[in-house]
Amino acid sequence: MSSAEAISGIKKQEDTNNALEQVQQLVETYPRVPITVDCVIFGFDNNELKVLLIRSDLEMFDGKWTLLGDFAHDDEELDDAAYRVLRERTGMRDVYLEQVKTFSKPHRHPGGRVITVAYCSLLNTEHHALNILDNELHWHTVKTACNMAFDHKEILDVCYKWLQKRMLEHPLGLNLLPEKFSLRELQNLYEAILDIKLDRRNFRKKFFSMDFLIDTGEYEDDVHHRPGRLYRFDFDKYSQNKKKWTGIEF
Amino acid sequence: MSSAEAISGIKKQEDTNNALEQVQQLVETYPRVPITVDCVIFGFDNNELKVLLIRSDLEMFDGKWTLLGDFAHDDEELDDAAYRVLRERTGMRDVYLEQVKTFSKPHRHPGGRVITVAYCSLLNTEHHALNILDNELHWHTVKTACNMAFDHKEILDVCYKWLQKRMLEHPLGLNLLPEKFSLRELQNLYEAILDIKLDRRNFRKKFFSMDFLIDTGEYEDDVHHRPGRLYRFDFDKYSQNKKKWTGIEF
DNA sequence: ATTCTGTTGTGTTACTTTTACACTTCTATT
DNA sequence: AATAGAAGTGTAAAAGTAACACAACAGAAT
Repeated sequence: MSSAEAISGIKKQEDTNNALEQVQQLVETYPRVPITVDCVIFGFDNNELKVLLIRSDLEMFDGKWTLLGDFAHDDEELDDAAYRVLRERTGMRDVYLEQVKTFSKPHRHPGGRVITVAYCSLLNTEHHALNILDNELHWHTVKTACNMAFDHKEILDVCYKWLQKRMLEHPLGLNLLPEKFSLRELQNLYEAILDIKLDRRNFRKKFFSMDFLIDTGEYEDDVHHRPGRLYRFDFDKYSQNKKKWTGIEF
Repeated sequence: MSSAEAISGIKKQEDTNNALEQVQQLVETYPRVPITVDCVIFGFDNNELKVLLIRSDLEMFDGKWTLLGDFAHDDEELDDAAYRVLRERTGMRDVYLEQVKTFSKPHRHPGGRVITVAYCSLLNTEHHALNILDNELHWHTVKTACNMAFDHKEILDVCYKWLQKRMLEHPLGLNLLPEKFSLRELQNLYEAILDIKLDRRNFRKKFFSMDFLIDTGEYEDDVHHRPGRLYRFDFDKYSQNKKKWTGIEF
């Protein structure tokens, strides 16, 4: 390396350092806000859609219910924070989790400005025993959820609508059922979440024609009538063949 | 009021104050993060989808393009911040604006941790002259957008996908056209944004059957061939009759 | 074992929606 | 007057959706 090149190298390094300092100083001037994540964890049990709630810790919200939330740690991506909350509260990993919306009304938190990012998760209540029952953690029927702290009712409503819509486009609901399920269970799930009645034959036809159900050859055995066949969902086949959206309809 | 009631009232007030202090102290302990909004402002011109970009101010991103962004003010709801950015940059109010997604990778901003919330806006390039041309504000073709600062390319990509999907469910695209438009312009818009070819007859049939187009009786006059009829979109009728989603398809 | 009850499992028809496709009308240009 | 280029229109085949009834089966009660 020539000395001219070396000098030029040093110059460049200095420029980079200066540029970095400039950006860092700029960011210093930004107002800072506490960020939390709130997890709306849906489950399905007894033919009803449920959501995990706990009692608020805060005196101010005495007796009210809240979603599972926590502030985001330094240098923690919000997706990771949501997974962490889920893990800390339910002991579960590898469940479906998706960012839904950010809520930022200036006075949504009485303790000062706090912005929260809502995440949705869906899990099978049977497979996910609630190990940590602090704060009366429990599955609450979504339809009757009320008396909630902060703007958590609004967040729940938005997430519920989100779920209803996504259910029609993606087989999210299957995360709410056991690995093996009967078509009746599947239909109950759709009827409960979408809050509509569906024709049984057309429902079956629809799902069979999509060709993502694998017949396990097994039958229900915990039921007091003719047992239905049990199916698994073929997630691999689904991810290869999922429908591309082309039609304009509004 | 009895003195017992008065005392009880004072007691309650004290409790409330204590409770409030408790919450405020709690929020004090949360880590704080700078929040910005970034606006992805789409326009349509010359049969191409465009997006508003400016040159980065930062030495570090010399020559790179960025979305229109700004940090959120204290006690400013993020929706309002996005509208403010839009107003400050384009002088426009009353345009469509929607929150899309929050981006929070810890090192997405070189100056330290910054979380950003992306908003999408669609506007008609003809009706929205760019008054403020600082930082080389200009309409950039979406397809060729690259060399962007921060994670703005990723944000743009996410918003573009979001737009493509929403276009099929809601008449968002009409915010990109003049108030009166021909069916050819409308089809060009859909073809450009969705990046597909559509059958002209079926496209017309589809839109006429939806019955949201109002025939103005006028014709194009800036065109070197047989002029097409001009239509307006009936937003009122649309908002009353918009399709409810029921079918399961994935 | 017989009967009763409730659920599973299946097929057809009418209707609606989507797709594919070609020719005439109209305006501006030459 | 001829030409070029886009507007405007209809139909038939195919696919998908919606409505609807009855036999097979398992468990429970008798």
